[in-house]
Amino acid sequence: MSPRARGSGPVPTIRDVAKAAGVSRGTVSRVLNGGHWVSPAAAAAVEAAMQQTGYVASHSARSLASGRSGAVALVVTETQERLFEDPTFSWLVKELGLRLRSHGLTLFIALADDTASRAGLVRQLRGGLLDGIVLASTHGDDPLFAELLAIDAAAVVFGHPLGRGIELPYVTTTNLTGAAGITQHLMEIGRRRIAIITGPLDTSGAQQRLAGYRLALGARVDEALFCEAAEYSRQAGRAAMQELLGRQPALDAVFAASDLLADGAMAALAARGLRIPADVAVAGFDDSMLARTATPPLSTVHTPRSEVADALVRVLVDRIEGRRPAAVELATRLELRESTGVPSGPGQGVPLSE
Amino acid sequence: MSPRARGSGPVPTIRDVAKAAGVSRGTVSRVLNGGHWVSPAAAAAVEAAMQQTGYVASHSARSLASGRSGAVALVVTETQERLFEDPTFSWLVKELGLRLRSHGLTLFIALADDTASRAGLVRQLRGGLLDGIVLASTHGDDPLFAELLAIDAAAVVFGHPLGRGIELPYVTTTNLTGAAGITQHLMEIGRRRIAIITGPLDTSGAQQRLAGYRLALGARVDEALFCEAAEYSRQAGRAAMQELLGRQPALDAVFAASDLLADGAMAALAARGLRIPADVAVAGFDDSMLARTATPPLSTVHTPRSEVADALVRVLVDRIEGRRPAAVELATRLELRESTGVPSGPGQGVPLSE
DNA sequence: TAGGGAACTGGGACCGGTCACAGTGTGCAC
DNA sequence: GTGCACACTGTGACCGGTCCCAGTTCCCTA
Repeated sequence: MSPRARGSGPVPTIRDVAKAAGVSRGTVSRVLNGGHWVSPAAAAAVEAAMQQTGYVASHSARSLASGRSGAVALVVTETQERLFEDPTFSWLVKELGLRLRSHGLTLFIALADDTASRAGLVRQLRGGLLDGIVLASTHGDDPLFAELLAIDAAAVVFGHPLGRGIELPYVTTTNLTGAAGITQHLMEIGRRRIAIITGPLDTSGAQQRLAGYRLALGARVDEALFCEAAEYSRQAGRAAMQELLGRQPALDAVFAASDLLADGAMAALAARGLRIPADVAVAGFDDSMLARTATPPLSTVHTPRSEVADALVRVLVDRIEGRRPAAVELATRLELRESTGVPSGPGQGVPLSE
Repeated sequence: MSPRARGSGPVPTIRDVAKAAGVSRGTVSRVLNGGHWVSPAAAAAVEAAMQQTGYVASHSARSLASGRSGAVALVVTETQERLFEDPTFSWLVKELGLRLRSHGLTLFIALADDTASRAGLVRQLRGGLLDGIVLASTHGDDPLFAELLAIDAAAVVFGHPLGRGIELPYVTTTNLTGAAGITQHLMEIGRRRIAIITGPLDTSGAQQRLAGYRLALGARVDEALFCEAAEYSRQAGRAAMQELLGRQPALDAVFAASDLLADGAMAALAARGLRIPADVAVAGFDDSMLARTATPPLSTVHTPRSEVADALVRVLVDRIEGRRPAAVELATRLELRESTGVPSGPGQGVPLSE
């Protein structure tokens, strides 16, 4: 039995609406798709008939005829644990969902953390269940990249992809500049032993943030002050901070490659009885909600969320409609707060240009 | 241009495969759907032809003809912040995804935190984009319940629904018994001033856990030891604990209605310099990952995740196939750890029956 | 050897839309 | 008064599958 056929009798089709309105299927279809070249009288009759019959267009029929499904997925190529801890996904889902809806697209979230689900994703793209996908949090040269390229799928990558992924359009932020800027800031407030907690170095975001840190420090880089977190999680940040404190108890600042890592680091510092920022200044990256609610509020690199979402949607829609948009890089800026000794205010932050 | 038509030329259809294999469309369709009543020779020819042409069935065509889409959504009727902090969703996504795939169903996650997205959901169900939905974290008498009932949608609720939702099939756990059990345990280890941090009381889970606590304490309930958290979040747990400590500094135990709330409560206790469990014993609910990694490990009420996922999928599939399954209630059990003074071990916990 | 059922195959109808095209009617310019 | 552009409408083909039914083959049994 068809799910559509359950419940209150047979489901009305476009023919029923046409009959009730006294027009043809074509006219109903035109009303459905914007109402161009339809007389006001006919449009009104159709609207009334749709109301009266409780008509809802069949998704599959429309999709079959038009070649569009109207559904896109935010694909997380990562275990669900990561998904559910990282605040990045939180705003991404919200902002993308909102914008896509205004394009008549529905956003779903799909996990692709194993081979079976990746294969399923490719099948859904090829089979037309999904019109396109946004890839978030890719690692290294993900084999999914090659598959997506092979079928010329409408895909956009959030963040600078590595390996073959670079051939897909992507939207990223000035990670290197931002990291250099905040490291510079730590130097300017007089810190001398500035440690770094990087994200997993098989992501280009983590690589670039590390490069920015190195760039700012120049010859003053000390390998004892470097620690790679296993993943972007609070837990990993705490562990990394403990590791760093064990190696160099006299460090006076730490730059964590994400606010979540910084939050974990702050927990480790607090557990040792170290004061922030008096003993150790802490800086993060992303300017997520977390940075504002942390105690003390976290100095961080602001990423332009709204612009990122705009760009992702624009690029994705371009791809779905057959165009070939270029990759986008958006500027970050410093957002200084109390964790580096700057009193929190409603300030606009310091813009960073390339 | 159809998304399916982009890239490597025209997309092969079932007719192309049939021609290449030298059989009819019907035979190819039969192979596609399990291969019953197909000769081994024909099946092999079709398989080869599919391989050779790179055939992938059109989702919409199949869906239109069969009346099934093969897609279901986990619907979160809540803001995305909640989704991304609560570990409950984490395992739910994982376990449901796995089980649904073996039924040939794809799981997506959909947020329904505003009117527009709820309306969209109903349209997707009626339009056949989705075959069914799992509702998680519903509050009060959600208006979505009535809409789903009106269209007789294949929906299953995770947790005991309130209001009209009760007419939908649901899968829940013995919240009341579990809460009573863990409160009883706190009494048995000699605690006299046992506080509670409840979840938002417009959810039946929170109501039942509070009722269990009241049941166990009987006449000894002290309203000064009661505090409702605004939401199931670490932050809210911390705030509630601070509130409780302000009202009754001499409290010697706290039962939080979820592990996440308990985690926040532990942070607040630690910030006050109170020892766990020496000064204050802490108990949670859910037995999420968090309970194991907390310091100290958290005594909690174990919910049978695997059985819950099994039941949700069974009920949902029943509904999709037109049956009318009954609601399910699964038993919880105590999982005692160091936060109530019990040394952590690999023990099986204490089963709780109704 | 005829009859009958099981295993397998092909083809037409159908799912419910969209789209291109062929009208129809009206008003305005020449 | 004819021509023509413009606004609108109806119709049939088509999207790519599934499903049902009729037909064929083959084997087994009476």
